[in-house]
Amino acid sequence: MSIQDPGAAFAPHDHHACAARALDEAEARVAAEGGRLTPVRRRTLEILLESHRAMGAYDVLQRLAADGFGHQPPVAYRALDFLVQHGLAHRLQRLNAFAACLHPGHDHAPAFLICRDCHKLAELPAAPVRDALAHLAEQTGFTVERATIEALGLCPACATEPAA
Amino acid sequence: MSIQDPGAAFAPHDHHACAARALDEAEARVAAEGGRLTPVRRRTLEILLESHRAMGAYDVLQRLAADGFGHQPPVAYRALDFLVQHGLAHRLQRLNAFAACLHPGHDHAPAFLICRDCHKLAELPAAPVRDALAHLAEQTGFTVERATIEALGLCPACATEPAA
DNA sequence: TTTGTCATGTTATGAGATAACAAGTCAATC
DNA sequence: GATTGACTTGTTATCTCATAACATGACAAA
Repeated sequence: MSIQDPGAAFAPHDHHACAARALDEAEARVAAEGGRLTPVRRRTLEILLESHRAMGAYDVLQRLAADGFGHQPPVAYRALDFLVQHGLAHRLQRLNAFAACLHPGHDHAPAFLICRDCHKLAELPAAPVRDALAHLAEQTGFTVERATIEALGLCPACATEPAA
Repeated sequence: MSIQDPGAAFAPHDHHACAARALDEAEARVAAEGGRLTPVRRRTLEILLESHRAMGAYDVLQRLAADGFGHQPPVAYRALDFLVQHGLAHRLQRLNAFAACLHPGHDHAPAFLICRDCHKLAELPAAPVRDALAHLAEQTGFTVERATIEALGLCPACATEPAA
């Protein structure tokens, strides 16, 4: 499955070969960056690759424990963090927060700009962004029901007052 | 602050008037939909409007408790859920999950398509989507550092087998 | 062989979210 | 005006997700 071929994103494919290729690449990348793909880390990556799904850390932990690794949460979180740091896995974003809607009725699927410094938030009409996303998804046969578009960064005020 | 004017998203503005307008609109909307903007709910919306920030449910709860409302998490969650249901507030997305990166090195800021049925996940190059987002953010003076683009929906397989 | 660094494992706890139940409010109806 | 039923609010208890702090172990460099 190539990234140049969105149409194949959900298509059946040679899972084993796909995972094997990813593990090979992983070895190379980690080594090149001076890291060590230890047994827990390697197994963690295998588990993620096997499922081709988004998995919770506690699901991963359960699998690791069954394979004789540690049973405590940090075991999974550390391995996962390592993989994310080395670009081998993604952490699907969370924010656990609420904000008042400033434009009720205008656009019920906005994009958010969240300042990482002062936590202020702007709500923008996201139609062009959603169109671009819908166009991508269309090529995979995926039906988008809800989409989250959240940007983290610096608002103008915090950008000019770094020590605020 | 109008939604037609992204340049004003982070600009200083009349906060009080802004919140008052939103509360008025809220009353109207809720009534029109046959709901009741009770004291807790109204106060919750005020709290969100006051800060113009993304707040955690427990922050909101603390404020509510200080105002004489209940001290337990469901008090805040219920009021917040009500506001979200009526389009008066947004919940900033969470997923709490990890997934193997299928294209290490190719594109480190992909968009995700997540099937809500089988949890399978596709990773797409998000450049066009990010460009659209960057263009929007630019008009507000906001500097995007990281952006989360996650779509939830149905993959082709689950769309054709609803009972799977 | 010593020393420092990094990895793994543990216990304990913090933070976010919800299920399940009890009691109160209030308008519509009899 | 009493009764009913829908909805709201509050509670307790529990669940899931995440991390701090500490002890031990592996391993390479000096």
